[in-house]
Amino acid sequence: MDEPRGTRARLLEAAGEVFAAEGFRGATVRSICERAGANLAAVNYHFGSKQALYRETLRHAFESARRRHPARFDGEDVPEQVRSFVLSMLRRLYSVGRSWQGRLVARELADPSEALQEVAETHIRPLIEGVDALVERARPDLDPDARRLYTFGLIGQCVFFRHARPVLDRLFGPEAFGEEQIPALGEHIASSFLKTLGLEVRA
Amino acid sequence: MDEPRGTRARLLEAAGEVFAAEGFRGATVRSICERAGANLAAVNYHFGSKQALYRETLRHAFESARRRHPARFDGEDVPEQVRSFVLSMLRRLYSVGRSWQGRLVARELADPSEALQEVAETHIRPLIEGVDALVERARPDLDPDARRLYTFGLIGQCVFFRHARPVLDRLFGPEAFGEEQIPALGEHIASSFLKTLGLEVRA
Amino acid sequence: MDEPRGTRARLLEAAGEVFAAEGFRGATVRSICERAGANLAAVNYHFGSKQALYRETLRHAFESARRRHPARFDGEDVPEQVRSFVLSMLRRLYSVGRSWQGRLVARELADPSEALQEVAETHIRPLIEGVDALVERARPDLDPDARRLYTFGLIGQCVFFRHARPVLDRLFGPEAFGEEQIPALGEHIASSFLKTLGLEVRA
Amino acid sequence: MDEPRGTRARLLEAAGEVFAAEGFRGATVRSICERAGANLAAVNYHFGSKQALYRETLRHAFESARRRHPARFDGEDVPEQVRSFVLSMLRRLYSVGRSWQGRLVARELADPSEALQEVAETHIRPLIEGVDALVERARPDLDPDARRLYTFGLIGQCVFFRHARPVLDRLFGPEAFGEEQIPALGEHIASSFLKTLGLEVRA
DNA sequence: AATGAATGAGCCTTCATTCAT
DNA sequence: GATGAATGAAGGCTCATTCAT
Repeated sequence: MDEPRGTRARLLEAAGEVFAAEGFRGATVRSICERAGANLAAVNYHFGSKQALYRETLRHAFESARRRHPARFDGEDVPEQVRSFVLSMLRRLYSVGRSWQGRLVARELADPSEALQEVAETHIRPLIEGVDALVERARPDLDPDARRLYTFGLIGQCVFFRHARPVLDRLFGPEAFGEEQIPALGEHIASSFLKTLGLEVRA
Repeated sequence: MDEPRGTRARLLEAAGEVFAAEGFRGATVRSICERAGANLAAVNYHFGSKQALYRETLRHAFESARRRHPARFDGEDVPEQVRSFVLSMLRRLYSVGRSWQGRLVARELADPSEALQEVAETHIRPLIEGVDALVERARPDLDPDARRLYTFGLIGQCVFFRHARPVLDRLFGPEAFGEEQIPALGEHIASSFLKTLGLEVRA
Repeated sequence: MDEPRGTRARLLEAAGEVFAAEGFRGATVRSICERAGANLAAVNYHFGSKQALYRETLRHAFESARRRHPARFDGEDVPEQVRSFVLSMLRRLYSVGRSWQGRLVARELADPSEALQEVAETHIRPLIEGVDALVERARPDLDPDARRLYTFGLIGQCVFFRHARPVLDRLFGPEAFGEEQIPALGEHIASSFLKTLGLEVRA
Repeated sequence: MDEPRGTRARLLEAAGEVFAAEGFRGATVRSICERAGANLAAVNYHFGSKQALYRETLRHAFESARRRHPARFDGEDVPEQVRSFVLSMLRRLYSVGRSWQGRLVARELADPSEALQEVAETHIRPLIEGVDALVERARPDLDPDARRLYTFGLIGQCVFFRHARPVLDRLFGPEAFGEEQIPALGEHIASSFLKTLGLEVRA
């Protein structure tokens, strides 16, 4: 898993970390190449431009996040599904091991590039539609617009802890809402969401 | 109020717009000065550095956002308070008129600068504590940690629609969650939050 | 004449020499700035780009060549006019003192840039029309097309010694057709041209 | 002759076109190889360096131009010889079919490379000496230096229409002195040259 | 109080060339 | 006989900042 992979793969990995840490503009091709142990010209050789490398990196991040923490929507039990989805989301955005992926996405949202369109269609829309279908199963009475508000209510709460992390760290210290809190956060979000839907009072 | 103000004030206004649109790194001192109708050296003359101008701009943005949409927590009725808070938040982050302020904050969260510490303490902590106190009044039984999860549940949902705007625009069109949806969003968020708290079923 | 002129003027002079010696692509902004004793960023500051500097340099070269060796077409005597024109042309293209101007033009002809259009209209067309008018005075019987062939016959011979210089130097040594030959070349070109026109047999 | 030749031959052909169009510096090894349908490393493999390829290309261009439009100096009649030489020169430099060869030479003259020495000796000197001999046959009275001025008067006029083409195109449109004008240009140049020599008044 | 000229550091990109296969 | 991957050098340009006026 950590053997010397090809230059291209190493660049992709290094780019993810640097882009996440410094942003597209802040990241320098130099630093990416150095971190990847590659020549300065390697980015242009393998990807054509910094921009194109970024695009590829974003795709790669979503792809590998999905592989790592897949969100399945095919179970029977809605409450269980909700819990599973919430945990999967939190881990995806939050988990320390690949935490740069979460930061990368956060940056892309704050400062969308042309790459966002594709990523939104390919990776985010299915997620939204998955939750939407879940809500529909729990509350077939809601019209699509109302349903969607519930959907975003759920997703919004998950995303918040990634999004607001910089502030939370500064106000409450980095431990207060760290990775080890994921189970607690997940339980709270899931159960309050279910309550909102009128599905259950206590897990 | 709209007479030809001093160079300093014009710079602050121009910087807000440019920083919001392009980010700290993307914004150039040149473009800010041009927009402000000031000399290229004016930024360094009045603020010392681009960094310092940014800090000042961020403060300025929060200050004027608070003046414009103050969040009051001194009313009697908790449900009414929650509704008022949610609307105030959404307008603050969302309203088109000064929408660059929302973008500016979004950027700062995605890419925190040293200025965030101060802003978090001065402007965000009071907000969190206000909501926290509100939750305490509604549910004195909760311990502080649990209370905070509710607090963030509320804030998270408000912030989401600003945060995810780029994706929502791309997936559902810019109208779907535009400014005119604020009342509807606010009502949903507030009422589902109250339900979560066990406070009411119907406003 | 050699006091420390402004940076802009020094850049223009240095650029002329370097562009003439190395061509547009071969010339580096670095070397131009060094030769001008200016900072590396000076070119972009004063001219906006290497391209724009080149354009300005070309204009400057023609302008100062014209100032230095003006071609007057207002005399009475056609043969004298022809001689005067030929010498002025040869000196303009050939004279060692500012010889880089000749090289610069030669390069521009071999590899025209967008700047050529303007230079052709502003500086070359008047020259052609001047000679054309001269020919017309000598031979009113010719139709415009035929007249023009004579015009180009004259100009072509002048230009040749600049154009072919690299070959002539290599085949016959740099002295054979050097600057000190200008009077002899001029006399030959002028008198054979006049003979062609049927104007005189011997000056 | 048009079957899929070897890589080397294809490179030579492609290089001619690209060097003519873009100049030595402007041409990239990449574009040459692409046009030749060869690998990026093919140039270095077959020729050792871009420089060496250029040298070879220049030789090739002169060789094939000479093969295509040979200049013969062995006829009896001087006027006829002059006419034939002029037309051959004009076609060589001018003809659209292989027009890149003319451009290539023009560039080499404006920006001589080390390859010019050899080309000048091998291909240009014989030309000059041929015309020189022609002039000598017509005017045995002239001393060598004077003779040479006539020689260059002739060659200069031929070369001019290639050399000044960019300006002529811009000032009079691309049709005014296009390929179809070669006979007219040739006749004018030849007959006025003969007149200069005192040989004839009317062909 | 304000500015025009100038600067130094750094960035992305291009390109000819090399080398193992 | 030929190639795909990789590299080192260099180039044009941008930008925040400085400084004399």
